[in-house]
Amino acid sequence: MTQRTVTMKDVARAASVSVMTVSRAFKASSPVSADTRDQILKVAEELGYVLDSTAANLRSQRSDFVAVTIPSLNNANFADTVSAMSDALGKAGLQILLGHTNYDIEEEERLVAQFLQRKPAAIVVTGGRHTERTRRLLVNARIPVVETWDLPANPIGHVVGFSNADTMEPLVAHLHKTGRRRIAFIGGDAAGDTRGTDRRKGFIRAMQARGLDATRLVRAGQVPIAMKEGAAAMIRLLTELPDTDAVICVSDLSAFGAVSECARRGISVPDDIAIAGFGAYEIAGVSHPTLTTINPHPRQIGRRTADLLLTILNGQEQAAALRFEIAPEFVKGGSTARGDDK
Amino acid sequence: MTQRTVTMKDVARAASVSVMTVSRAFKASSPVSADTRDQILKVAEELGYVLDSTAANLRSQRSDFVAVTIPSLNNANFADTVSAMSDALGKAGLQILLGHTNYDIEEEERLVAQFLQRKPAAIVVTGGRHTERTRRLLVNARIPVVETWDLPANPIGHVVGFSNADTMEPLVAHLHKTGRRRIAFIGGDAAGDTRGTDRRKGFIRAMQARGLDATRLVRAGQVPIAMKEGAAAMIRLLTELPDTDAVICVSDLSAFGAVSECARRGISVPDDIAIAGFGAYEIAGVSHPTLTTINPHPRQIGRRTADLLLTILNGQEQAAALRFEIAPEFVKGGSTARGDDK
DNA sequence: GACTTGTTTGTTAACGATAACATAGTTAGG
DNA sequence: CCTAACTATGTTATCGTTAACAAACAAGTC
Repeated sequence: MTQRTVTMKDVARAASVSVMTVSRAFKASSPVSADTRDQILKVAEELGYVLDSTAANLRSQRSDFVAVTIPSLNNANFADTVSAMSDALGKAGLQILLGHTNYDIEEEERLVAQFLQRKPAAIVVTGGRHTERTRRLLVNARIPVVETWDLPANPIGHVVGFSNADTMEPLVAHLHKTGRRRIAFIGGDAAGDTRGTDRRKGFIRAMQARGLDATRLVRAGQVPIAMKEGAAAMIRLLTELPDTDAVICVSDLSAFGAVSECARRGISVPDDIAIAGFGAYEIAGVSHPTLTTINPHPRQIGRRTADLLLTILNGQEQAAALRFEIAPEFVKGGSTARGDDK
Repeated sequence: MTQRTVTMKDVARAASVSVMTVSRAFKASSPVSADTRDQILKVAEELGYVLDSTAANLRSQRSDFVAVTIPSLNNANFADTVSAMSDALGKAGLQILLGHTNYDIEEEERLVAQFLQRKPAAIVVTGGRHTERTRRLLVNARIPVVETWDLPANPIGHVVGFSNADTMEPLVAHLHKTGRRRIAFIGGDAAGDTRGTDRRKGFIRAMQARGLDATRLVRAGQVPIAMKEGAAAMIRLLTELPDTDAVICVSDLSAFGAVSECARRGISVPDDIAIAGFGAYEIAGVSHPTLTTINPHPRQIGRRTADLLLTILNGQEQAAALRFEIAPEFVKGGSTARGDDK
């Protein structure tokens, strides 16, 4: 028994047609008579034939995948974006080539370089900060490029995102309106996490705009800042700045860690201290109290990106760079409530 | 300005060498003089040349990616497995082609069929339940196949996993030893979640082995069973079987939902009721109380799978089907503590 | 110096599919 | 009935790279 792979040639011979007819039989829109097609597909199935898309892509000079890089696989928000993108692109027969950068733009560069060798139909990256070489590679590739989860000042191509800094405004406004004045921020200092850093900047801006002290900034360590880091940061905050009456955390995960720590110490949230997060993670709605947070609508980002790409890839002309702003949503939870508003 | 893509031919001409020499210059282990290689790489960089791995793969009849299917992207455990696998395979120059099945074996079949068209070097699937066609496709592909997160009775190829049913034994033993007798199980009824179903079966077995009533089974609805479903199931349990003194949940997420619900109702965990989960998710260590759970070591599964594949792919002969059992670890948390053991 | 061995480069063909063009047969219109 | 228009299939060339073989040259051995 030979191990040689079955090719179209084998199918063609077995079905007594030309290779080209076999090729057509596998492509839905091609002109082949129904009888011939049925016969070919039957023979192919019997022989265990599997189309080689490598060869198909090479010859047709087009590929059916879209490269996507995200900072981390282990983040429900990015996973949601990819998942939504995958669902929409999958329906159009496109496959996602996914890679994670660990929040490292050097790693991103390596990934992008590797992905471009596959000649993807388009490429989607997270954020607007990249190495010079990454930018050059992306521009030279002459394929649609989308930056997501951010609104870069100097975009490479298309953009589907939101301003991370601006999302802090409604949070600070809400806390201010409910009488909080000594508001701290946890996180946003991790190397590589530009979106977290942007949120911290947005916090400072929103505080200063109200004449409030914006120096209660607590470091939360290395990315990814998770629940435990939030708890640890909360301990430091309670020790160093015990009169703090509200905290905004860089994400719901650290916010939940902070809430847990308070529970452990008998500090009441929100009576003694208000805590808000970011991301509208699952935990935000189940935590006790529920978390005040911002929902950046990750699935919508993925969906919009996919739609954008499908439009461009199906269209003839290379459209001008498009920019879609996704509106993040303020979500009021119990963790910042006041009085009978709880 | 022409849009034509730059090929090796262009680089060869510009560097005054043959195409083959350019090809060699890009492959680290090939015999090219240092001078020539430097010159070629410099010219290539100037021209913005990007190697076309589609053509390379076609000609060399080998590819550098590994196809992987998981039930859901949005599950930290599977994400960990993929992440660990990706890290290990990436170092060897292999890329992961990732797809999610939404816990649907028909969807898995579609994905596998699509993936095989790319001629991956190997394929990794989650679990041991597949459609007949999926099995046939995988066998015919004549590439290494690994089933993970399970110990299938009738494996297709290699296996890196553990017995989901057996993980319930230490949990039940622990609860029994600490005096719990009326133990319930939440979840494990979702269509497609074979691992959850196996855990429920394991629970029943472990209960019956001790002569305990194994009929306190609470449905938790559709997959993925998340925190909210756990809370909802807990409400039903407290209503229908109020004398229950312990609950094992199909995962930590539902367990946390159950714990939250108890907190909301002023029911003390673990004093009034003990709650255990599965998965050693991040929440298990931060929840208050911390959750008693089982750590299936997802990263280890990924790591072991990657090592296995690298050994096989580098080795000459097609090794016999290998089977690696990963030992899940019992993790004692506060949610099942008794007395001063807390 | 002839011979072996190793290093570096080149030539040719092929991987498996599809684009582009060509051709036989079929239907429709006047 | 003849031509135009369409349908179904075939032929040829090619996508960009690397395997396999070949050859030129340098270095070491006796």
